[in-house]
Amino acid sequence: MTSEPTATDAPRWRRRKTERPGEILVAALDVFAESGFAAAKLTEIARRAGVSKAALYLYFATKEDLFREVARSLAAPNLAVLAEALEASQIPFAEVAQALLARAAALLSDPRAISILRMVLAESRNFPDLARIWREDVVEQVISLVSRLIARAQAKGEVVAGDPRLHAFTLMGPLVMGGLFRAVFGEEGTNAPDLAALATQHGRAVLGGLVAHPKELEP
Amino acid sequence: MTSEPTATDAPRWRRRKTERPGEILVAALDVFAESGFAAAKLTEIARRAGVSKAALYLYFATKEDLFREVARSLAAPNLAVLAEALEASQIPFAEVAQALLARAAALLSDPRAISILRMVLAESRNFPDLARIWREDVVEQVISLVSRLIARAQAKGEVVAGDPRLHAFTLMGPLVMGGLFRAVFGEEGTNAPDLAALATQHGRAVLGGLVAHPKELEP
Amino acid sequence: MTSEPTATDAPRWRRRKTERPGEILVAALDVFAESGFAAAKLTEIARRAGVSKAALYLYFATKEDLFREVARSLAAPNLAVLAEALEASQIPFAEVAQALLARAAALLSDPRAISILRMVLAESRNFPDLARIWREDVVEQVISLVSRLIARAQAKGEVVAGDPRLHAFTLMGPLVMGGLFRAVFGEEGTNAPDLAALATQHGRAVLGGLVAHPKELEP
Amino acid sequence: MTSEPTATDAPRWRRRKTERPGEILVAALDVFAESGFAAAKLTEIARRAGVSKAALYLYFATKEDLFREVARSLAAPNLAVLAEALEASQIPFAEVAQALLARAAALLSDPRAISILRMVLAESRNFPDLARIWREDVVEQVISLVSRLIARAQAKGEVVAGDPRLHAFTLMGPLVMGGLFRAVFGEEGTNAPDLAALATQHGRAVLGGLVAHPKELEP
DNA sequence: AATGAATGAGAATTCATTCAT
DNA sequence: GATGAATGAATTCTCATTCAT
Repeated sequence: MTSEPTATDAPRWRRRKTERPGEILVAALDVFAESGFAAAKLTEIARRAGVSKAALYLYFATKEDLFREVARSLAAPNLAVLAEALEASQIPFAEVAQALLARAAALLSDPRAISILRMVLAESRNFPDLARIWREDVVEQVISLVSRLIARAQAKGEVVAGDPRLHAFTLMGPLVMGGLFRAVFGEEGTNAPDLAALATQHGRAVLGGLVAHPKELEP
Repeated sequence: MTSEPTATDAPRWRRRKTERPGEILVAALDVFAESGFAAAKLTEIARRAGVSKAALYLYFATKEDLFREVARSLAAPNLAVLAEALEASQIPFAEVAQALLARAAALLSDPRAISILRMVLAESRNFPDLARIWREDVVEQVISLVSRLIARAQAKGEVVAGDPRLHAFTLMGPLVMGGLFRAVFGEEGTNAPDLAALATQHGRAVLGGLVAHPKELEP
Repeated sequence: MTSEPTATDAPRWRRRKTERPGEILVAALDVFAESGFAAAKLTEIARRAGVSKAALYLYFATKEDLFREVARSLAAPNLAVLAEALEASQIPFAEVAQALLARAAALLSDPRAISILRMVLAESRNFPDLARIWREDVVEQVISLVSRLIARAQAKGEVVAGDPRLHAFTLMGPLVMGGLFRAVFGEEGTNAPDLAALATQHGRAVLGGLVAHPKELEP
Repeated sequence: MTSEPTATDAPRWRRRKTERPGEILVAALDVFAESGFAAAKLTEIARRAGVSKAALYLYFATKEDLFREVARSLAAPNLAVLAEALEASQIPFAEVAQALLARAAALLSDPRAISILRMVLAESRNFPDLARIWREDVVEQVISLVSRLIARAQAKGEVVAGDPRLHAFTLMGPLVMGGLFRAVFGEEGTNAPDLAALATQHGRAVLGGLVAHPKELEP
């Protein structure tokens, strides 16, 4: 009677008034990103969201829950579309790779994204389920998308042999490292890499190889 | 039988002036690495170090201080020696790079190292001075070492043109990303990359380039 | 019989926004007066105020702050009115003095007042700002009021020459000493002076002089 | 064998080395006087006495004990001699009184004395036995000495009628008040009375009376 | 739905006191 | 006798959480 399992069975998070939860999530993201989970204070989140502390509990059962929702709301950057588009196209791998790197650079240049990244890294041990969600919904999506593109390129003879998944690390790792550097150490006065430049140079280098080919050197 | 008052009456504690600080640091590292700064409890650290909570204060003024010391004690992995050795040698860059990658893979395979890494990432915003120390003493050391090696190789015509510092990201990034993946998502059932394999394949791929050269493909 | 769930279910607490701070101050005064600042326990204050320890922090930021408020709330015995009245009146000084002494005796007979006095004396070194407030708002007010009355009386030829401020000590000192005696040593079995009697006798003696005048002795 | 009950049966405080206890008492006095009992730290006392904290426990069983000894060591300002001298002499009361006041002024001008006074006042509630000792050994001695002198003077017709004990308050109170003022509020920038001046003026005023006698006014 | 007021369960920190040497 | 090292018992303060309105 009560259970009609198919349809609206316990939405992942309840929307009472429709506006509020969103505002709270935004405020919470800010605070969590700034201070980490433990150091974040509900008082501060409530203040920034312009509601009372008690109001938070109308939408989220506990601080952990709120954190979970925040992190969850940020995952799932719908890659399906991008994936299809890229996989369908006949563009040569070198161009696809460059595009991917540029996009990654753009994404990682958003300070917000970086904070989230740091936040997830930081709390992964304390919130294993969150780590799982992020792995499955974000990281795995990206890695496997890139892997599939590489595998397809290998099939066409465009890319050297090797585990496509490891190749994905080869392709994306440098930008991840660059983004982290900026996230952790800041961007001013720290010799932080410029992500756009990194994307460009890395693209060229990784595609052609770091080792100089004599032929290329002697024009 | 139970009471043998003379012999091993198990003194409540023993003087360990010299050993204590080290033991505490070790225990603290464990706990901080497991839970992060805020969630770590002094009680737990004391318990693992086998001392009373108050004893911690004999050696470290505050919890923050203890954390700082832990993090500081882990920095400074004296790279000077390695640097000299590598810079003096006449080994071709390709080999040097492979060695570096293998070494990095080994280092990042130590779960301990990984935990520390996570810890530093997590608390970098709350402990800016720590972030600075780590950047200067560890990260910068590594990056600049690798950069110098690359620059030297470029001078010898072994490596393609480009900012050597960005090339360093190209070289080391994938392993960093792999290490982080394992640190954050765990190593079992997560499709985590095998770091040794990653080092090997990435080395080959990045040196020669991902893009297959027609000549090589048609033997 | 025991359970009558409907009626007085005794809610765990009730909102008392306006009354609370005052109640806490009263409880705190009691405890501080009994034990001094350091020995006073917040737990005890909370218990007597009928609130939780945490509730104290809703109204006062720290223990010191609470203490400060207590002491401050006791200062400012608005003397302005009294001062005006006395200064305007044409009553002969002898009568004014007797009135002042009687009033002081009454005030100092309140055990509460005495406790406060002791408390302020005790903590003056640790709370210099409090000492200042008390000096300015209470002690100085009284002394200067009395001084002005004396000066005026001197102008009218009613009081002998001399620094009016020192004369104020001559006039009020004995009662202060008496009050302190009672505050410090208690009132029972200590040979403590009766303040009313002291006021009366001191008034007579100090006005006419302790030394017996031959004329007065030989009627 | 070990017990020779007759002679030195448990001295009030043990003198192990003869020097030490005294040095400790001096240091302790300083610290207690500065901070009050509760806020005084044994570490600080030990530091100033130039011994280890543990050493304190060789001479005094607890912090309270130490405090007691300090306070006790300061009591008993042997007044017996002074008393006899004054009571035997045939000096007129007016002169005796002036001498007493001058002496009191001198005594109360010693900052040390003042600190002790404050200390005793402050802790009288927490150390009732101490309060008793001080009352009996110091305060009562002084008051009763002065009372006896007054009584004797009354018998000789030198002092007006009235309870001699209350007269003692009249005589000594102003200086006590002055001393306290300085003790509590400090001596600089507080309008604190000069004790010597106060002693002189008060002496003259209290002996002859504050009220101006017409005869004296018309020369 | 919303909130101000209240709380309980800890947390770090302090310090008098006690061992073992 | 003396002390450095250690501790246990507090105590203040914080903060997520929950009532009563």
